[in-house]
Amino acid sequence: MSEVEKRAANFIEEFVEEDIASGRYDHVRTRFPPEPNGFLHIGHAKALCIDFGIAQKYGGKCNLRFDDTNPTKEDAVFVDNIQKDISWLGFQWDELHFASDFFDRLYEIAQGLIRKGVAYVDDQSPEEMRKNRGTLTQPGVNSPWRDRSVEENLDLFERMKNGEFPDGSRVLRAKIDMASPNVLMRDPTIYRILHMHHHKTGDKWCIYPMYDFQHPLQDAIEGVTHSLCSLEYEIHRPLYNWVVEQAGFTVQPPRQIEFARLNIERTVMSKRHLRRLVESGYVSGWDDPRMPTLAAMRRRGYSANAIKDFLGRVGVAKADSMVEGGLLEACVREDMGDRCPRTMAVLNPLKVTFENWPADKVDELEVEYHPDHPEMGTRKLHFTRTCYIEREDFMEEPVKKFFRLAPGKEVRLKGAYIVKCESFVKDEAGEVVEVICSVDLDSRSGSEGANRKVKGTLHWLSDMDACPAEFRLYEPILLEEDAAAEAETEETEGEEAAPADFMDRVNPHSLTVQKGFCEKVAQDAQAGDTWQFLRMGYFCKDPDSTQALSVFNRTVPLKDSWAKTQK
RNA sequence: UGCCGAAUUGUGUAAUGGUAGCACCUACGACUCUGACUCGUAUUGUCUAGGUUCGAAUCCUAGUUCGGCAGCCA
Repeated sequence: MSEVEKRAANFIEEFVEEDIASGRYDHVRTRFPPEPNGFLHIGHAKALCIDFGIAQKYGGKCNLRFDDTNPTKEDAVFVDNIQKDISWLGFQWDELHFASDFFDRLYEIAQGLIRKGVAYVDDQSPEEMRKNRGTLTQPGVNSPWRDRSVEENLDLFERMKNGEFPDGSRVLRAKIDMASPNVLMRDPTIYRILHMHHHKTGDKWCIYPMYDFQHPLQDAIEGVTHSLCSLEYEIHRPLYNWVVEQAGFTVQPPRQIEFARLNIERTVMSKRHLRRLVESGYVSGWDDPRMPTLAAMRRRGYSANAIKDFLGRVGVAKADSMVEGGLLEACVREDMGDRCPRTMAVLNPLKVTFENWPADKVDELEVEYHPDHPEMGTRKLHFTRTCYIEREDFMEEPVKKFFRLAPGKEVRLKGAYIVKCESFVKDEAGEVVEVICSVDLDSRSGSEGANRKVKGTLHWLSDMDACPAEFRLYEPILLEEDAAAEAETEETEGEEAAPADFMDRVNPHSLTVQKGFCEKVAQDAQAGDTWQFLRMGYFCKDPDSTQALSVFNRTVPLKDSWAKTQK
């Protein structure tokens, strides 16, 4: 490892290096602790990169642990999908754990806390507990059940476990300080009653530990040295440390370090909201290519490398941030540009007829797959009297600097001939339905006469090579903030701004479907295969494809400096 | 009104008392059988006000702004 690579790349690595240098730990172990209640998204991928990255950089281990302590929201299908997504990203966990495998141990630790006099069973209703917790500025008051005897607490806790009490009737609480300025320390609940089937433990348990109790203990049990999590857990750290200390572990306790979670412009990143998009039918599922889930990005054509590259460029810090969507696109383009073969597809076809080309004449052309990678080879395309070009590549009255097809203007058809627009045909509605061109027969690509330059080169597909295809083009799920705010201001003005519903910001045009043509080679390809469709962007074949109709997701468009000047 | 955090070009992130750098974005130019790629050039930044110092993004003081916290969710 070079000096540069060895240097701490962010504040977490600095902490880890300090901890090793000071002798606090002689090894590194991290963990990735998802709750199996949804699909992993790119925000999780950031955590994954950090957790696994730290372990790898410092020669440590990283565990995968499912924090499955709330059976009301969890399901085994998520367990499987999460493992699949982590593997797809290229990470291999050291140990696999489920919090639920340690329920017995946690129960014993809870009993130990009761014996120490630092936990008690509270009979208050949820409403009473909330009332007595105080507010952010006022201290809470002690529960009337706070000073029960150890024996009574032990007995009640056991009876909670045995199912003698209904949901919500009692909880086990840590006895800390109801006047603490940190409300999380005001006797937090550590066990609640939940008569509910669990995806792993079945009906064995009807009490389940809370995150603040389970998580630190599980970290300690696994021998985690650095418990890395997002910023919202910062305020939990005193409680985290309290729990580990009270449990009396003899090993060096884990150290929790918090970092800012990932935010991307115009992207929904909370599991709750993603779930709503799925359930409302706005998207077709968790893997709808518009979603920021790893399953969706994979389907859309993003590679694991592109995602990891993006996350590396975003970096790790403690400041809240909002990353531009353009950075992700740039990473995806860079990744696909080198690796994806070029073929042609016409998304919005306009018919072209070559007036000086006989109807029965076919010219077989050999066209490269990648201008920078001749080793990718070539394929055969056919030039015939009729072909299709992109509708937007023709203008009846061309604007300035329009280097494409217009009456009297010439363009090269990629890998074929230079053609000149002689005339065009309109239908009754006044729409151009056909362009008539002449072919410069001396300009065949690769021939001696092909040296003549024209300003524009277009992609095209002859009627002989055109296979029917559907193209799905995507935009961000959310509207730009300004556009959404405009609609909102009138109602909320002067009043306490009601919490804006993100559904008011969803983009009604996040999906555009176009019917056009692709090459045979794309039609014959497998779902998941990727190309650049020349000048139109990078695409990935979708599993919705059938024999009759190929379906392609546009992974990302090409940069388009021409379109930019036209705005 | 309490507590815990955070502020560096448009965005993200470096610089650990000593030349404010990198990437994306943007603009312009070169090249081009992809208006892509590639290459070149350029603009823009240390939240504010004081202080310490030969020297401050960095240390100190006081502010400002933003984020998080009152689940029997994680």
